[in-house]
Amino acid sequence: MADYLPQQIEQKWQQQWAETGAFEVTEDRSRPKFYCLEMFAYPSGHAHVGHVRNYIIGDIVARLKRMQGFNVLHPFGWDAFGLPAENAAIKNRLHPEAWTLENIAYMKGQLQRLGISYAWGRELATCLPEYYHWNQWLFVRMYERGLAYRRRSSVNWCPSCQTVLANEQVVDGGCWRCGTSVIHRDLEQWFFRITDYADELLSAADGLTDWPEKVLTMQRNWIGRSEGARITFPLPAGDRAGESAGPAWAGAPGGVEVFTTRIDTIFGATFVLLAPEHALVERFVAQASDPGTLRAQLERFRRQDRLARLSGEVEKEGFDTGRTVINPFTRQPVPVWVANFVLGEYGTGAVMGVPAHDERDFEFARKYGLRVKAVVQPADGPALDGDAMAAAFVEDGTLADSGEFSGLPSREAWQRMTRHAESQGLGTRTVQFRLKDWGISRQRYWGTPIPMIHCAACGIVPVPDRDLPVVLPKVVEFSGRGDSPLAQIPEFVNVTCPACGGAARRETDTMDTFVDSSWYFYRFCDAHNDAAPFDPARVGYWAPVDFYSGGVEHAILHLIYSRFFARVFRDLGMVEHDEPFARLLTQGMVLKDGHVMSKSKGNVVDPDDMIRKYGADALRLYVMFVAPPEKEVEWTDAGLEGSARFLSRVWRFVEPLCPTLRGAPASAAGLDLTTAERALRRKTHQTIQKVTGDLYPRVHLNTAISALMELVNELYAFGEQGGLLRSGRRAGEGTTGIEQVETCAVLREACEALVLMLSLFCPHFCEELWQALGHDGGLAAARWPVADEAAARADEVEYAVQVNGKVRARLTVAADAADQEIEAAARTHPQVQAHIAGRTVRKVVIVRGRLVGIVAN
RNA sequence: GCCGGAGUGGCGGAACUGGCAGACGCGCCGGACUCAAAAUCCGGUGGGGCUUACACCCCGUGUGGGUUCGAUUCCCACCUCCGGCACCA
Repeated sequence: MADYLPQQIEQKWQQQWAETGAFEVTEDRSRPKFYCLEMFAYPSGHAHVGHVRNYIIGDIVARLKRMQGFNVLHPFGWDAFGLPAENAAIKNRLHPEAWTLENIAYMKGQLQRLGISYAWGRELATCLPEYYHWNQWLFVRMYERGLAYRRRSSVNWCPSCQTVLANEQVVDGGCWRCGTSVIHRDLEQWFFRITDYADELLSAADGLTDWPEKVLTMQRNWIGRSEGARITFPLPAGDRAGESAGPAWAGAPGGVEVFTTRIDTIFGATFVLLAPEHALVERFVAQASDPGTLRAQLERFRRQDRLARLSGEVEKEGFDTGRTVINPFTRQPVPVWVANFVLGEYGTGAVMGVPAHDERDFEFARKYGLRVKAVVQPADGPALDGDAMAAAFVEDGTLADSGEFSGLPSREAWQRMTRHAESQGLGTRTVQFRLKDWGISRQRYWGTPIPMIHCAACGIVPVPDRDLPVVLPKVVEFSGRGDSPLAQIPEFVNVTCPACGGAARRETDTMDTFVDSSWYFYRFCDAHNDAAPFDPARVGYWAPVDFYSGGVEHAILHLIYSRFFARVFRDLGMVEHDEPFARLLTQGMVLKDGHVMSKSKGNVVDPDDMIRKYGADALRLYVMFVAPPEKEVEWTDAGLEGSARFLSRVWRFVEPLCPTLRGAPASAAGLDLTTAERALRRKTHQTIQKVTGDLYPRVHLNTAISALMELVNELYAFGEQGGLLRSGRRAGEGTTGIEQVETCAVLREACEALVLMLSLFCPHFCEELWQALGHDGGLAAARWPVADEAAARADEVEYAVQVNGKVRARLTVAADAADQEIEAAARTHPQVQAHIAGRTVRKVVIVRGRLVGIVAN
């Protein structure tokens, strides 16, 4: 018997797969397609077992579908732009590209050593011009359609380093490098108009039936749809301050426009609150009787806002602008305050204060002694009196003190008052989203250059398609200073305007890396196209992705942006579907000592160490066996040893038998079998049924493995009984001591089914055994085993007999026994007799193949 | 606070549509093989009671109720943990 030497076997087969291009695919329309994808990787250095778990999950599905006759696209690539490369460059004086490409090379080796069946011919890296060319192309298309636009927006700025900081570089409100307090600066930046698709992204989420509920919920919350109305509170006659207040979004001239979802409470609106960023605030403060004090407060709020997010709750504070506006329903003047808790970027940046029916407004009113007026009365209990209330009443009720609407239930009042506002020109019904447009400008080097040119004469001009890609210059100084590294390269910045030919400046910001990852799954369908992002026909063949797996940390951004891009491509006429990912699986993390693996914690398990010690097959098997894919798992070396032990156990049984089994009939169907042989054959076919059912679409990989373990246990029991093992253990001579052709046939069926099914998890190990079993074409040519229904059917079945819900006996009857026979057998069983003696049997329930329930009293 | 998910042996987990709770593995205990150890193979392993024994009985899936012949599974209330969002008007 040959020893099981994983390292040799694995290297041999990996080499063979690479040489034959075993997992490359074409758009073969004669077969059904299956697109299996794992989220591509950020090339950060080395992958740990937590990362590779995801690739193994995908690999199991890809290998299964291949064996089931699907044409499977299973590609891999690199999300290669991003900040860490730049940080590493600053630290190590190594160019981001060199750092990135080195990491890619290493991690690709890791994946190959794990035997993941990727179509490497379609590999892509987003940092290469062949890829980001099409980011730029798409950006221009979006600009043409008004889906990309420019506006002022604030960025984090470190005054000491003189540089823009990404959100993740801001630690506790300070710069990650020097700790200096971060301030905010307004810059002109590019945005994608994802809000145009907010409604569709939300409603289509209902159709994503094969996505985890958790992810859908997170997306729904993120989009955050609220129905309400925008209502204008006009300035009193004679107060002209608002008229010159600027942007249209601030509302009709001469008023403050608020957004509310509770128009039914508007008679209780006793003040109006403006966000510190609101356009009217500057004007009101400037015109105040005491502008100095107010300005000081305002500045404090604006600074506070930054830190508020990090340091939790900030006390509600505000100040009176001294101005009033008119409540359009009561026609009474109400004071206008500035409040630190009102968000400038949501709604209109202004809200009506209804202290009696909103907790925040209540707290604010009590603090500053503002009037509390109850206008919704609860269905039961004493009537509310604004002055006496101890807390806001936020539920629905009946309107009171609300003019013609008094007496109406909240819901109805809401409808009537909204209609009233519209017909009287007081405001409009609106749907408000929490989702904001996607700001994609980054003042960074290592990203896709935004293909725009600023011309003094023509304004903003896109780079013409023929001049794309705008290549990222290689030479750049990494001082970590300045607002945008590309701005420091004159050869890059200074261009001629494509429209007028005059001198112009190139845009020096780069794109958010989430742009790269929002469409890479289409590029895999046509990875080397140099005339277009992809050929719609090819994407039409492969897309949508049938099975997509990755970390739940991408539940929101990546997975919403991708859904958005799918719709952009759809509206460009390039794809035909709405949703890019039909099925999503979010894999759980691998913990070590109760923590997420990280270099800084020093608890990283390196897959290469495990491969050296136990082999990639044992590692793959263990990681899939330890828990269902969605669950978090705790890494244990002992568990991995158990998997390695199982493989040895399989090897010791199957390998010595191979020479004998090669000559046996491929199927035992129709042969005259002993009881033991029939039992083994039954187990074989039951296992095929069980494993096939567990694998897809359920993806219960751990239970599929346990079924295979059961089959192996059964094989050992069979071998023990037939004296097979004793001779098998001495099988160096090549004989196994079995002559019966029936025995050989049954064993061959069992071993082959086992090897085929196990090959998803342990491909190298199984290739070796498959070859030893006499198959030349490799597993690539093998088909997934099909269960023989008749062979899997038991001829005897054990029934549990319950009397009044408690199991009192077990009985074995022929599988085809009639209900009456089973009932009779159950009733006459001595144990059952003992429990029904002296009672009357009221009812007998028979669950075929499982149980007899007797009700007696 | 809101939303989502989950609570099952010493541990990871299984039980698919309401039908024998604890499959499979880890760990532990015992046996075989061995001079011995490792490896391997076989057996045992939720708690309690009772018995010479075969057996049998009771309890048991976070807690308390409910529906049902029968509940880990469905319903109501609650507790705990994990994850997400968090002044979104």
